[in-house]
Amino acid sequence: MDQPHIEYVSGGRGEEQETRERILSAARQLMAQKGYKGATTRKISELAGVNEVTIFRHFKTKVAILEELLKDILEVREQLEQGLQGEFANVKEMLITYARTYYHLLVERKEILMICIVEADNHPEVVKLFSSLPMTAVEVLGNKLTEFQEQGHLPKSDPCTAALMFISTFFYAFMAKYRVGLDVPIIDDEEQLYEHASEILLQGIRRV
Amino acid sequence: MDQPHIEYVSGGRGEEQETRERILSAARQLMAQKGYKGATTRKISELAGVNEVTIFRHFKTKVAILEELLKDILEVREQLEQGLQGEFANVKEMLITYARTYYHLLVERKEILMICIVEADNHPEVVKLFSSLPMTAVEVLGNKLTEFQEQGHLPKSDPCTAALMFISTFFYAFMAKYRVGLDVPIIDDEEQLYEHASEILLQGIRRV
DNA sequence: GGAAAATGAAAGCAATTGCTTGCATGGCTT
DNA sequence: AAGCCATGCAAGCAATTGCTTTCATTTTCC
Repeated sequence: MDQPHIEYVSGGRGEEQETRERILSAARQLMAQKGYKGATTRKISELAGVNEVTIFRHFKTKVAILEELLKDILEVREQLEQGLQGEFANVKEMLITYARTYYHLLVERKEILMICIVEADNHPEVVKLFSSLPMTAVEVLGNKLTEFQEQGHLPKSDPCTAALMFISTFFYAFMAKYRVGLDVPIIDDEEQLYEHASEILLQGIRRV
Repeated sequence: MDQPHIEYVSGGRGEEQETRERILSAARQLMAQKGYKGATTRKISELAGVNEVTIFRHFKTKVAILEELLKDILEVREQLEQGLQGEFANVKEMLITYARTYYHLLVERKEILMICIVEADNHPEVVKLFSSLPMTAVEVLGNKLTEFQEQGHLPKSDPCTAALMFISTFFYAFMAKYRVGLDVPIIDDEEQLYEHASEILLQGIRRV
């Protein structure tokens, strides 16, 4: 009895993905697009390929679905710090790595982030969760920059604004691409953006 | 007959603000907070201090209210370019001025911007309007930077990423403050942020 | 094979919501 | 004084929506 009935094909239908997961996935997609109110349980059930009543067998209320979805944001800080674990050849390498980590983190959670942005005012839990995110990223980078300064790899200065500018760049790119649906080359070529932004943050545009 | 019945006190009540304006204002506020769907006509009427039926006497449908509100975004480009009209002592002054213009522009329209962000997926007109905004700001600044380069005040380089970073910073600050409700000193002291960000964009953090 | 678990199908209910209709009221203009 | 105009008030309607109940069916586990 080490492994009680985990892994079975969802009841009565020959599909692989668990019903519960399909519901969550559909809800995530719809809420991100249409907002919490716009994602009606009928629409969710349709997209999930499930009867509406099945939703309420898995989740007590509609809010419970939202709460379940929000759990994805919690371990952001650890992931960001983890991405900065190793040794770096120089500051620029560190910046590029951090940019990549952060941007991927945003893209991976794009639906939930959109839900947060859209529902920020309607659900207090969402605000609380979400508000921690933007500044966490700035903080973690700020700490790393300070570390580099103390090791003599960077001149001493207030790293806050620098971190803010760097993080902002990728958040903006993220929003432009995934929320507004903008399709501009400067944002589309991610690797180049990491590189250019790191260069500018270090050298400024006075010395190219 | 030069001036037909403009200026009268709103029908039957001793208040200054026109009914129509009060409705628009209430709708703007609610839609920004709760989204289009969350801003019910009942709530709008309450906040406006007006009977619900009055709303439909002024606007044919609820969507018509939204469309009216969106008109505020149209003249953004002109305003941005206008803020860059005069002569500047140096590049840094130009950047600070542009940052101030852009940030104020965002704050002045914060409700409508929130509506756009929240409703981007539900209303095609909104997407169209809104999608033009972020890159307009980047473009205008990019052009100005190119101009400075051609005048020999800046070394030649691709100004796109620089402009993107600069604009991003203030958009992020704007979102953090007005959407998420964050209250951090680095964002709260606007003038200092303009100054620091301009400095970093020009010199980088390698030479402070 | 048989019980239990999971799902589907149909119906519906109470609350909400965008919007309408009909009528009364009070101020403004002439 | 008279008529117009903007508004308030009460009622309501059709559609939507979150959620429930009942019953039949299929799948999984032992």
